[in-house]
Amino acid sequence: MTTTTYGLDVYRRELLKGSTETLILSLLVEQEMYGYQLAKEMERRSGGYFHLKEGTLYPALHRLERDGLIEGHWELSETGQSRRYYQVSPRGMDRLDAMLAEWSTFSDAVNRIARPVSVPAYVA
Amino acid sequence: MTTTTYGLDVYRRELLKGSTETLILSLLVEQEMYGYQLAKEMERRSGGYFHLKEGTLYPALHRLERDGLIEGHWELSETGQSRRYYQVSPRGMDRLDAMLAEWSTFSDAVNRIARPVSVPAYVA
DNA sequence: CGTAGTACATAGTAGAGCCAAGTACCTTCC
DNA sequence: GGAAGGTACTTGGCTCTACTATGTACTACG
Repeated sequence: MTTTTYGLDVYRRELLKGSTETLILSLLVEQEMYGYQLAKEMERRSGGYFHLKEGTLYPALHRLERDGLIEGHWELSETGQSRRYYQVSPRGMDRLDAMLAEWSTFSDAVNRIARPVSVPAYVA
Repeated sequence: MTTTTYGLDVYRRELLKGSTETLILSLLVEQEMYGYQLAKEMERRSGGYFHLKEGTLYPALHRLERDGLIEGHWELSETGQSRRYYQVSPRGMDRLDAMLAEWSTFSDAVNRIARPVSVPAYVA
């Protein structure tokens, strides 16, 4: 039915573009993780806001590994499931720093233009 | 040459996806403007950070008008140049509100995960 | 009259997120 | 023991958006 919603879902999707890799790197810096775990963790941390789909998550991990920003290795869980664990490479660290700086600048620039009437919005 | 830069330009481009329309609507809410003027204003306000290319700007305006979020009309400047002025429609207003709310949520969610060591980043 | 600035348009490309479907393993429940 | 559902990863094809590049057209400057 979508009364006013119309394209907001598309909007969110587009917003996510470019941030996914930053988010993944950020989580992997804290601890080595495998894909599925990473998705769950991201969902948990964002209060359910981010729900990475497989078609987004795994290709992103492949890209990051292809570019040498993360390194993966297979491990077999006790249950017998194969999992590919990833960790951030030194190069990935540098890249993450750059991306976070860029995110900061970008975010500030957006707020400078599209300043909502509202306040900081982050409530502890 | 690009030592570490590698894909940061792509990163910025992807970040911009989804925000362009919000930025455009935000500026048009303040005052009626034509495309070229809008691009200049956005560049000025962002301290040169945002530099909308024609291939981004005009298609975006066309989309917004097609979707009924903005309304345009031609005017002839004293110099004899045709300019298409745009203003935000009521529907566009609603949409902008929704987009700003979404941006806020998104921005918070990103910061909650990819929180740099740094501070709020927005200095008055 | 060529160059630069203003002002708009659009065809084509690249890249990212997503849908959908598939593989494969495990546990739980009837 | 077979169905269902959760875990875990893969991939082909689609859509959408930003950008490149090019073109049009008018004005102003030298």
